[in-house]
Amino acid sequence: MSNIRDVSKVAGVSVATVSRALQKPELVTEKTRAKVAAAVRELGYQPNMMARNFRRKKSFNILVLVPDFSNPFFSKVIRGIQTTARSYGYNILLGDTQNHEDIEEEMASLLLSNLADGIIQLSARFPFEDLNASGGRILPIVNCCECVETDSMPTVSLDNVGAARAVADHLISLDHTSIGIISGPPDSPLTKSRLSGFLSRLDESGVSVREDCCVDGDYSIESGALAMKELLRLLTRPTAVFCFNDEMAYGAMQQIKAVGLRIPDDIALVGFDDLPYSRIMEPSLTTVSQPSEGFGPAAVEQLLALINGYDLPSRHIQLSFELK
Amino acid sequence: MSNIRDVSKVAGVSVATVSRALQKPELVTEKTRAKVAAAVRELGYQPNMMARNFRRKKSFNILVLVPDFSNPFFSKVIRGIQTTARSYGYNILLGDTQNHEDIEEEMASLLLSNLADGIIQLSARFPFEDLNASGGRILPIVNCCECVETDSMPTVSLDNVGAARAVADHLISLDHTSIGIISGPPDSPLTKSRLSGFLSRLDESGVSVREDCCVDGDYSIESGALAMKELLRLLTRPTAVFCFNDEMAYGAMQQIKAVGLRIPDDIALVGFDDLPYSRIMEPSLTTVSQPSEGFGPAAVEQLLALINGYDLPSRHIQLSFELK
DNA sequence: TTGAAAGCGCTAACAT
DNA sequence: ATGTTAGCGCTTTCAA
Repeated sequence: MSNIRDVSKVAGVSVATVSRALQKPELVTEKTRAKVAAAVRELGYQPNMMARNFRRKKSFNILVLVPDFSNPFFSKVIRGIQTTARSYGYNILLGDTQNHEDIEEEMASLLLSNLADGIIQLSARFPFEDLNASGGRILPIVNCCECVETDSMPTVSLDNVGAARAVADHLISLDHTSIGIISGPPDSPLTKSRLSGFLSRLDESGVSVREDCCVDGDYSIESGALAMKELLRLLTRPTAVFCFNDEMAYGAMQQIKAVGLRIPDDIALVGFDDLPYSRIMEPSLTTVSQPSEGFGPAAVEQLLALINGYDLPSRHIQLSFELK
Repeated sequence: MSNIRDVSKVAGVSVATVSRALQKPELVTEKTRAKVAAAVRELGYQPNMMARNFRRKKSFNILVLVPDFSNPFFSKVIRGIQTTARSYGYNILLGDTQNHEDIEEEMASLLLSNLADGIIQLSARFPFEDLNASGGRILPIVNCCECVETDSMPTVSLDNVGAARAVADHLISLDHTSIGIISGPPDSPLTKSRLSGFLSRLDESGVSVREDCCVDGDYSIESGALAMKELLRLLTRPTAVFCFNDEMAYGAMQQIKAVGLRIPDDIALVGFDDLPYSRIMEPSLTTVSQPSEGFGPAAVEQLLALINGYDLPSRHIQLSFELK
């Protein structure tokens, strides 16, 4: 591979001029620019980006930390991140943590070793619990799609409380009074938000949810099926179940059909995420649609502000939902 | 941020020793190693990987080119790639091309500008049509999941012909004689393989597929729906339809139900990929299961052999399928 | 407008 | 076993 020095020789100019002709053409005469361009073409020169980034002390990489990117919702979000990042000249380093804290921390350390300029975290954890305490400096990390209440990083999130309230509204309007919940891990902030929104709205209408009608899942299809099995064993079954995401609703659906009950006549089902598959399911699932294309761009803007040290109007962006 | 020079001063040794203590501890005394370790801890030193990679002339990045990574099959494959890559100390640069050739080429050029050491290409195109002709040197690119017949790069692929033959077998055993196909883009090698396998096996049993029963899709849900609409308009409808992937089968399923026909009684449906959603659909879809976890590791092994210049027993790995 | 030269942080000869 | 030193390819002062 040829380097900038080769080009400078062929073009008969200095390396500095080559660099300028390529980076800041306006600082170079038309004529020199042409000479450089010719040399570049002749040699098939490709600037060594590693050298450039090293010199500039920026990797132009953004690390995306995601618990499970085979979840279609996350992949949509990441696509938005990549598109926006690209438009700013950044590349995406993929960090599927498979929900393992140790993988997450190892990946996150790419930031500290200069391989990434910033992190977009799609799950709730702050990946430097201990480190930040000792480090002191503010790390360029943005939380996206979760509901962390901390002020240690900018966030882009859905109005989860509002969405859960809307689901409650919907079920109340259908006169359901015996309502079940298949929620997420109880310590997840996302789960908490949806739970509190849902319960508070029900409470306002004088509807309460029985303890045994509220089962935890982990947002996977399997956990949804398991949770529904439990609900189906109850003496008085709920007539409607709010699943905290579509995948768990799929699992639930499977179980309901397996025991010969009908949806929504015997049990109404509501999901969350509006995956493309939800419209195909029989019957099609009622679900909360998140603007999955909106998260990525907002998160990237926040992160770049943090990286480049400028201020944005708001550090906490809240997107709105739609009931389908 | 402290650098290696700071550490060397604090530890009272040379920078070379620090480097060695960190990279090749066996070349350094127990005692010096301890001094270095102490200095590292004291300063909170993190080696600058950009500098290291630059010096070593390796990015330790693998670029994954994927037409649409919100397809759950691809995400599974990519997860396998990432896991294996990580075990070799490589990171993954994400290249969702959204099926645009220009994006693909722009991303692929990361290889030429030294930001990636190699490419794993999940679609059929060779991303350097023109460049390689001029360049000459062998580029470290591996094709994964597709069916390119070229010898210009190693491949990891499914036995698509065999799988399609198995599907044909299955339909024949159910006595279907009027069979439809919802295939992929006709110029895609993958499509061609599945088509030829399927048709050849049918032919052997004296079953032929009418021209108008063979409709192209593009592997999306929507295109599956559209294609099925066409098939449903035919005077003599097929009694079984082979969809070249599950997502198109979902679209087809939707249309069949929409006109009040039953699956599989009126029309039997077979898919390809065995997405997790296929078991939940009503009725659950017959589908070809690909060993999605197998692709990634094999592709990474092939690529690293190419990057590091050693030979592997075979440049063309073929994985086998299972009918579900 | 252009060139000379320093230097980013690290690794790897080479010398000791 | 450790130190000295050159240099990876580029950008960016500074000077001309």
